[in-house]
Amino acid sequence: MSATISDIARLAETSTASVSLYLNDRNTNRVGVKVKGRIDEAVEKLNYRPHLFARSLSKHASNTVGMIFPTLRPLFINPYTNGILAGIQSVASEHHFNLLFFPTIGETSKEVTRFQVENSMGCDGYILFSTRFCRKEDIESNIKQIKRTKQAFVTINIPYQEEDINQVIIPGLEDAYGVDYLVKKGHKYIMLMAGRKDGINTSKIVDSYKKYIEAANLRFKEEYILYADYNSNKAKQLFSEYFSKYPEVTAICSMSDLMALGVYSALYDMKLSVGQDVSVIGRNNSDFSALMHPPLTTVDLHMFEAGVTVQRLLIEAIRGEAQGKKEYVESDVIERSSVSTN
Amino acid sequence: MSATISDIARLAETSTASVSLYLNDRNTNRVGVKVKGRIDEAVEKLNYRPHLFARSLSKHASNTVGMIFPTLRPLFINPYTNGILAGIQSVASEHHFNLLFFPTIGETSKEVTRFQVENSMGCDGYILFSTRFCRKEDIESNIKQIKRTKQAFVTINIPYQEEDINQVIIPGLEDAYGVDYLVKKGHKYIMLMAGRKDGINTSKIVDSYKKYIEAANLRFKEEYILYADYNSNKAKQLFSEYFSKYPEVTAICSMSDLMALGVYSALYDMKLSVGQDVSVIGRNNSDFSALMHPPLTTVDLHMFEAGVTVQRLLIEAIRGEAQGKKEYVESDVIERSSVSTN
DNA sequence: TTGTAGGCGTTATCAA
DNA sequence: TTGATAACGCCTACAA
Repeated sequence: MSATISDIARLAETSTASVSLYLNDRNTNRVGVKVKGRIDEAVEKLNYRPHLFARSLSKHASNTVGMIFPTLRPLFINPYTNGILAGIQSVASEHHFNLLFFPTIGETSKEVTRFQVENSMGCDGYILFSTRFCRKEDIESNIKQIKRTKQAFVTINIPYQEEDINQVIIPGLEDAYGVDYLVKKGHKYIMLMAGRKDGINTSKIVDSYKKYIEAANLRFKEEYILYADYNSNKAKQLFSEYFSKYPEVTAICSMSDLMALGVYSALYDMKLSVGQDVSVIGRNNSDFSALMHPPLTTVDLHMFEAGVTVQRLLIEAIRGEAQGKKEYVESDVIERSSVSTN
Repeated sequence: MSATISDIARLAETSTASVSLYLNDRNTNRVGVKVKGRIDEAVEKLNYRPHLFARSLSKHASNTVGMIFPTLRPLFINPYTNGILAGIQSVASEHHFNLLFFPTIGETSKEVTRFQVENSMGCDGYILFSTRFCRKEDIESNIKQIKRTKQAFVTINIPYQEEDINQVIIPGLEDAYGVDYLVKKGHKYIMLMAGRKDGINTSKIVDSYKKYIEAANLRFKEEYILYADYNSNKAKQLFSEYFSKYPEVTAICSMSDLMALGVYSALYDMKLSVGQDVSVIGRNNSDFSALMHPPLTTVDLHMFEAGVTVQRLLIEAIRGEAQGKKEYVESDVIERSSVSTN
């Protein structure tokens, strides 16, 4: 068994109170210098480490953020998600917060959320981190569950909700900005490479695609929308197939850089040149996008910044200084050379 | 304040003992049916959630894995690291383990480790996850610190250590397998694109490069080794510069796919064809590597599998069934079309 | 400046 | 079947 504060007190011939006092504030003057010395010795000798959970229990604060992750797949596999996590961890670290990830147990988003919420009492605050796996109908259920706890929480990765919950919103998630960009570059026949047909943001993306097309007095064509499930191979295959059907298309807006890579590959096989013959815009500003040939013009969603914003907002919420607060993280276009003026 | 077990007991007109008993085993026959019913009602009504930390304290087990991460940069930004984390989380989840990440506080690897070890008492076991940021001299210090706690732990991402610690070892991390592959394909002048000159594995990689070169009776040339810090732009620039100096080179082994992408880009600018004029092999089997042009032949380190192995070994260690155990995760070459026979 | 004692929310022992 | 009650390790009045 590891040493406890009483062991230290005994060895240092003092009380647990003094030990606790000193260990929590080395500069306290409520403990004498000689006693301090003896405590130091004892700590060193017994290799004492304060018990995280005992301390949390006693202080009514754990300095821990609970990560509610309604997903069935393992965490940490999605670069987009990881970007946000990096931002969260960065700020959490500055403020001495731990990050606690729970098992993803259950068959549905709802079940996973329930399990995690029920088994996470004791954290100072929670981040409800939705994923592509969530359907629209899941979201409300998840929010309701976490709301019942009456503890501080922030949502990320879901569209604006009317409810008075703290949210970090990334408008670029639900918008095909790239289409607007292509329109402004003079393109008239623009394909959309979307993700999962039933995905959390897909219908809004399609709406915005339509909006941009119609605002420019162009013709909206359902057939120009391809759903490749964020899979680059599928994107390649779908694009090959449909591009030969619709040779009038001069540009394609992809909702991920990886799918854009699939498009590049398809065009390469067709001996067409990206940028010159066909314009392509991606999304995410992935590490590889700058070195593709030609370098990919892409929409940067600023995931890291979003993560930073989430954790900052959560800290406010924990302090009771935020409720129903909505923060927006804007996206922008990184112009490289895969798009030409038409 | 949230409801506690006593609140439940009071409302259900029973004792905390019965509540605890029932809540931890719905099928227990040490609690009467009627009492069970009343407890259910009370739990529902008061929206009770058991306190994670109180439970851990009492049970002498937290079902939590502490992640010791000696790094200065934010976590979750390195795809390689994230692959391992995904494997860890996947197994942890199956076994109902939480993952706890601590702040990365300190100026050096040693300081960060110290902070995390000192402030993490209470976890059932620990994973010491070294990063590129660790120098060789840091590793021993970090191990010593975590060893002092006498708790179960497993190391990942460091070379084999003589000590009787549990380790998951990825030989491919310290080996330039790609060079061997290129040699066998008949190449005689092979460049090595390495990472950081002072990196944890770099010197071993260089040794293995030399070993493969000399085993094939080829001439080892210091100048063929480039250090691009795992940065694709730097790789591009360095390669451009040195390849024109040493035009006899027919193949390059890159220690990451991203750096290989830099090489592709450089060759493209030189109007040379990858695969035909110059062979390239990468490492990591990154998501984008299969769709590069030409598809990149690469060494797959099996990060996810490594993570799975780490967490499995840790669970053994927690049960007291593993000490000084070394597990190996082997790599293999994914053959695509960026390497030709010379 | 130091020490005593009660409480944080659980679980577990033991007697009823 | 039930219910007191003593841990678990720490913090913090409060008293001395």
